[in-house]
This record gives sequence, C-alpha cells and structure tokens, in this order.
Amino acid sequence: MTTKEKILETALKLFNERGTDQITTRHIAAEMKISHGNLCYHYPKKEEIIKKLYEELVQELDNEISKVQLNVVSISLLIQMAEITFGIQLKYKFFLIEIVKIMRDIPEIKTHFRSLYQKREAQFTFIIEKLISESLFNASLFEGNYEKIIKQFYLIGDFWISEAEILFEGSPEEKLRTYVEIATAFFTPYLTQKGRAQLTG
Amino acid sequence: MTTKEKILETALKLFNERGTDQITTRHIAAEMKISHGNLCYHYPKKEEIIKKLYEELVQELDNEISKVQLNVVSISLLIQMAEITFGIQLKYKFFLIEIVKIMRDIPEIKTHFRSLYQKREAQFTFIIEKLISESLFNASLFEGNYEKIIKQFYLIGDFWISEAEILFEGSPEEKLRTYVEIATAFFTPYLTQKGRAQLTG
DNA sequence: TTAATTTTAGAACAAATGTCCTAATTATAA
DNA sequence: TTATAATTAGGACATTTGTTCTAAAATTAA
Repeated sequence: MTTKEKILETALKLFNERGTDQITTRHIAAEMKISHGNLCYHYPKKEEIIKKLYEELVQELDNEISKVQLNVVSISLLIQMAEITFGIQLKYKFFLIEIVKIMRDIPEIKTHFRSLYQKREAQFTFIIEKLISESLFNASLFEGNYEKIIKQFYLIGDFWISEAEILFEGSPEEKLRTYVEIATAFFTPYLTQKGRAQLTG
Repeated sequence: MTTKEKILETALKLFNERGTDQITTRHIAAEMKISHGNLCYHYPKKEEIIKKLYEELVQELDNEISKVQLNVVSISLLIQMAEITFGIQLKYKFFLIEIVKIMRDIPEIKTHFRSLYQKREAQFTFIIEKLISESLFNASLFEGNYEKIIKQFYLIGDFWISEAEILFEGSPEEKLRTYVEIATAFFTPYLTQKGRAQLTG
C-alpha cells in the first residue's frame, strides 16, 4: 500500500473514532508513524482527505448497489439493499455523523450529495412501483404519492448511524443487524399478504 | 434582559446559523458589542453556554408537552404534539445538527439525553396503546411490539432538521410545515378507518 | 554509476482560540 | 455619602492547527 493510500485508511479509522474536528493532520501522521511534513506532502489540505473519502464512499455504494439485479424485485432484495448500504455507511460513519458540518464546509460535496439524493429518490420510486405491480406492496396506502414515504425511509437510512452512536451499545455487527431490522421493519405496514409471506419465508 | 441572558440568546442565534465550531466566544461578544472579557466573566467556559442552551431546550419541551392533555388521545393530538416538538427543536436546531459531537464532548448531556429517550419511549408506548384501545390504530400491525416503530419515528423526529439543513430550501415556517407533514404521514399506514376519518376531518 | 525525481523529516510560521488576569467603571447597599 | 460588590474592557498567554519551506534521504531512470 502506498503512503497516500495508507493516509486515507488511517484518516478514515481515526475520523470514525473521534470525528474530523478532533483528529488533526498531526494525529494521522503520528498514528502512521510518519512525519507531519510527509503527510502534508501527500495531502497539503486536510479537506482533500475528506473529499477523497467521500468519493470512496460514493464509489463503493455505486459499485455494490449496481451489482444488485433489479429485473425482479422482491422483499428480500429490499432487505439485501439495506444491508449493503448500511454496511458501507458504517465503514464511513464519520461522514454520516458529520454530514451537515461537512456540507457546510465543502460545497462541492453538498452539491453532489443533493443530486445523488434526487437520483436515489427516482430509483426508489421505481422499486416501489415494481413492488406494487408484483402485489407485494399495498397500492391503496400510497395514492400514487411515494414522496413522503421515501423521504421518511431515507431519513432513517441517512441518520441511523448518528442515533446509534448516541444510544446503541454493542459491536458494529450487532449495530448493523439491529438497525437493518429497524429500517426494514419500516416497510411491514405497506406489505400485502403476499409480501408478508416473502418476509417470513 | 441581563447580559447573561443576552449572551445565551446571541449564542443560540449564531450557533444555529453557523454551528458551535465556527462560532467563537469572540464572535458572540462582537455580535453583542460587548468585550470578549465581559463575555468570559459571565461564561468562563464555552461549554457552559452549550449546556445552558440544552437545559433550555429540555425545559421548553417539557413545559409545552406537559400542557397537552393526554386523557383523551386522538390523531389531531398526535399531530399537535409533533408541531410543538418540531417547533421547539427548530428554535434550538444547532443542538440537533451537532447532537453526536455535543454528546461526545459533554458526557453529562449524553447521559441526560439517553435517560430522556427512554422516558419518551415509555410515553409513546402509552399513547400508542391508547390509540389502539380507541380503535384509531390498527393493533394487528404491531403484534404488541412497538419498539421498532417508535425508534423509527424518533429517528425522524430527531434528525429531520439535519436532513432539512442539507436538502430543504425555503423559510423556517415552510420547513416546519413540510417536515411535520412528512413525520405525521409516518402514521397513516397504521390508522384504522376511524383513525383515517379523524385525519381528514 | 550518475543524474533526476520523488519522498520524507523536521522546523518554522501565522492565525485562531479558549482561558485568565488586572484595572477601571458601574451599580448596590449600608 | 461611602464602601462593597458586580460588571466591563482590554490585554496577555499558551496551545493548537493547518500550512509552507528547506534540506536530507531514498527511489527511479538514463
């Protein structure tokens, strides 16, 4: 691994533990046992480290989600997507915990995230429509309006880590499992009998 | 208004605008046109200002929520409680935006918030049970287990401001109205016909 | 091998920031 | 009025922190 890669890795670890404020470029260098000057040779601006980590997060989500086949939707697919997403989010948890601060500081990230959010909204609308057409979701509950339920779900999906950071005690694995369950349980009232059968089966 | 009170008021305004990191004790003093030394006479520790503002937030929520009569529950009561809570949260939005960071820095607040959360969970369980006994909520969806739905709802209730800070464009009033609607829509799939009638009525 | 490039270490700098100290001013109470 | 206490202003201090600079060391290429 190159020094440049190792810096990202170490920064991610420390940011996740204590946040980007508390962790200085000197901390990162010390953790790696390289000089502070060396770190600043590779990343003259601390902000660049954060930007790069954000790009990694987006990339990773993109890669993993694109692997999921969306030709045939199912309840287990929904759960699978939540597991994948939550797992990657947990890996970059500092970003979700400090999302507002980071977007205040780095407008490019804010702009990118906002357009990403719109894409995600469209994707999810598509999935819900498919679930309805497969008689897995109960259409009558929506009245053709998926906006609010999507916003509700993404709110949970983007901030579960922050809540867990305050309230949850246990290993990251337990945390992931617990909150995937909380998040996927969100859909239960929308399920048809057929959908519910898929859930238990 | 005493200087001490004015400091809190000014700090709240500036914290809400730019966050507790960006706003220094010097900023607060400058905004008030008092000396930095004077501010530090009243609040030698910046942390004390944040603590005091948190106490105000808790107090205000407590006062306003305790006014609501819970003898007879109804859907409109649920909405009313959301409106009250969201309004007060918006007044202290810096706290909700920086909730993880603040609780990392100030353990007393974390401890207090966690016990408060437990109380809120119990209160909400009580309300849901009442709504079920009044045939406003559909009992069959819960199977006597309210934990997940409560966690989902409080997640929305505690982090809607953070999401709005990134995504929403509009006045605080519009913001409040929009997110109260998103949050209360969370309950629609749980409503019985009777409950739904109350909603539209 | 030698020259050029990249990487590393260490020091230095300037700006910011929370905190503390002292003296002057103002308000309060005897 | 006078003395006591509270408030205010201004400056000083030490620390932290991101950033820059220089020179040595290591690596690469010719």
